[in-house]
Amino acid sequence: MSTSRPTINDVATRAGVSKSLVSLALSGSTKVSDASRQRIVDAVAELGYRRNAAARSLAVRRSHTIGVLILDLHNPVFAEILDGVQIEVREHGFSTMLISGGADPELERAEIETLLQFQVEGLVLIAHRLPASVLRAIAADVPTVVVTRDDIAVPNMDSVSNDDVAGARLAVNHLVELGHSRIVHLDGGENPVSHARADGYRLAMTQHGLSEHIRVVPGGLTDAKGYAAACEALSSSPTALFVANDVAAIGAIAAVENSNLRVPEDISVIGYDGISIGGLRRLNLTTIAQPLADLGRLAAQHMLYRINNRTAPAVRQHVSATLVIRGTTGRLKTRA
Amino acid sequence: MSTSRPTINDVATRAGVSKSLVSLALSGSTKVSDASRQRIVDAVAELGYRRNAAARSLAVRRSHTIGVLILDLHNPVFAEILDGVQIEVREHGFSTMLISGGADPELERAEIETLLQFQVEGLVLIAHRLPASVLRAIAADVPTVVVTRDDIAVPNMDSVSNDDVAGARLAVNHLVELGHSRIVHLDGGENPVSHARADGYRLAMTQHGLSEHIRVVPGGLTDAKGYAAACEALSSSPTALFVANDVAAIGAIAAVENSNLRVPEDISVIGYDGISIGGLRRLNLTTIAQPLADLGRLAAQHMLYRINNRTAPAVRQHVSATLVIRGTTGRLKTRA
DNA sequence: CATACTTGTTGGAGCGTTCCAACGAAAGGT
DNA sequence: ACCTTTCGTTGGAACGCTCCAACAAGTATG
Repeated sequence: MSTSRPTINDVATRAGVSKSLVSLALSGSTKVSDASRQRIVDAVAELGYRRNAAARSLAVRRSHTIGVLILDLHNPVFAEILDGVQIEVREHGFSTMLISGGADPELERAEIETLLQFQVEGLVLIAHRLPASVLRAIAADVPTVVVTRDDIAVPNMDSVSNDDVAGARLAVNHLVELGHSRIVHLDGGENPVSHARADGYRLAMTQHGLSEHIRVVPGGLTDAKGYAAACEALSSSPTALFVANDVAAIGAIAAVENSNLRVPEDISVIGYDGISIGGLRRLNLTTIAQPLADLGRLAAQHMLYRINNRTAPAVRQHVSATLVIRGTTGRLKTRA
Repeated sequence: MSTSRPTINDVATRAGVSKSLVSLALSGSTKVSDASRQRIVDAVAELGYRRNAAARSLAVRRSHTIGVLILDLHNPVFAEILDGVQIEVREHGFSTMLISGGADPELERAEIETLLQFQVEGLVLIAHRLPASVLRAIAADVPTVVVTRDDIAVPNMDSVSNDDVAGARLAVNHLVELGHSRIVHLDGGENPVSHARADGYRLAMTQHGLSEHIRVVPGGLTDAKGYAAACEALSSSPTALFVANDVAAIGAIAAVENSNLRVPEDISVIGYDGISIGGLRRLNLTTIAQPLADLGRLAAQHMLYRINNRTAPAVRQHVSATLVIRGTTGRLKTRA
């Protein structure tokens, strides 16, 4: 008794009532007399009693917890999405259990398994690298929603993402309006999101009658890859670069400046994502901003809805990204 | 049966053994015959059985989960510390339950309460804003370790932090070696960490015989505050700025450049923390880097040790930060 | 050949909750 | 006076698991 935690029984004896009444009082039932309630509250305080969530979840067969898998905590994009998720689920009385994928996709699966053992009532996957088969199995088990990807259609699984094709077109439109036509795209490598952005670029270029200027340089989603891709792109003397994401765009700017060209005077650069550091004065990056927190909030909403409607048809929601004009794009100067 | 999850009993009947044997097999006991084990493994697969962590934790009275409170997920410093924590605890078979503080310190407390209800076996507080009294109560209840702060001494509570005074001296030493003497410190506002860094600055300046050049400009830990503080600092035409953290340093650089001065040619700037974005080529920030992942790993180690040694004396560990020289500091040029 | 130990297995108790059926007491209706 | 409600309260079963004592059946020991 002295060493281990007090239980509901200890509270009951101390308050001179039954454990059932304590349980009732704890869950805020109205059918408890004021006198009893007061005695219970006192006993709780005196003993430092705390409900055991494991026992509770066993008894009610609900964990009031949702699991969140986040691909990479370092990527500020994901942190901001997570924010939205947390706010939304908290409002509905849920806790979150968070795991971050790390390098190994196989580990990602194991971690999800842990989450499921904890009987999470829903799963939010903020990006992921799971094959369709695994996704299908998971979604069949527990309400699941995927954020930032919508390439794998699974019954009973919702997705929330921005429309990357439309976003890319926004970027190209902006550059065209500034007078650019030699617009090169530094792509983000082999992943569905990057493919969609590249497609949007090609589409927009074609629509503006610039199809002969279409040039996609293979890149990646990191600073270093953006730098390398930009170095290569410069060979065809573009006047503007549309880069697959913000981090790579920052790398690209460094490459441009290293070649003694100025941004945006000589070359305009626009990124994609809208990560908060893009707003740092030193970077001041023009970008296509995803409404990150909204993405998270919406995802959580879908999941919460699905908890009560397990068989609801799959929702694939797209939210639109917006152009954020900062300092790295400018009007084309006719080179003398 | 059809709708709800299979239990250990379902597996037992299916495999034609007792639930006890299933339990044994699941926990990898050697006292299970190969024949039985195989049947159990098959039954598990066929039924899609998954251990119920809540029931398990209730029975063994251990949750194998540790709670992590992270002040602010957006701050890359904390994300990197978290990484270290995760790696370490995972190796020891623990899961983590993560909560992020958000704006309201009161909410922080409530979230910790949730964590405790889940019977977490330990708590890692990655920065926090809790008063000593609360800290004391928590640490008395559950093994707790604080990262990046060591200003509040509580029995049975460990802390791991970098020595901010020493780190600040490293920064000043570096600048002095480059020939600077008009070194201004942009501080980080009213918090223990920033105070320590300012103290270190003053100490080092004095030791170099530069006490008459000591100047501390009130700032903060954000881009905007760094910018503002730098603007003010420029009035005394310094040759170098030592800024309280990296994010503010990036803001300071923007301010310097806006005044048509170049970094590092006209003014050197050094930050503190070693966040990964400081390494972006476009920023290329010289800084005092805390070994962030190590901080997390060590914290987890102390906590894991304390789980088995509840009354171990409090450890207050300091790890040393290191100077990372990049492109924002340079040798003083004697202005012509 | 009895005794002891080993190996594989089992039922039951217990972990801390919630929830249900059931209760006595007080109150209301006729 | 009786029956019916309502109110506050209660014990016990259940949730899914682990662990302990116990037990057959086989193996080794003296």
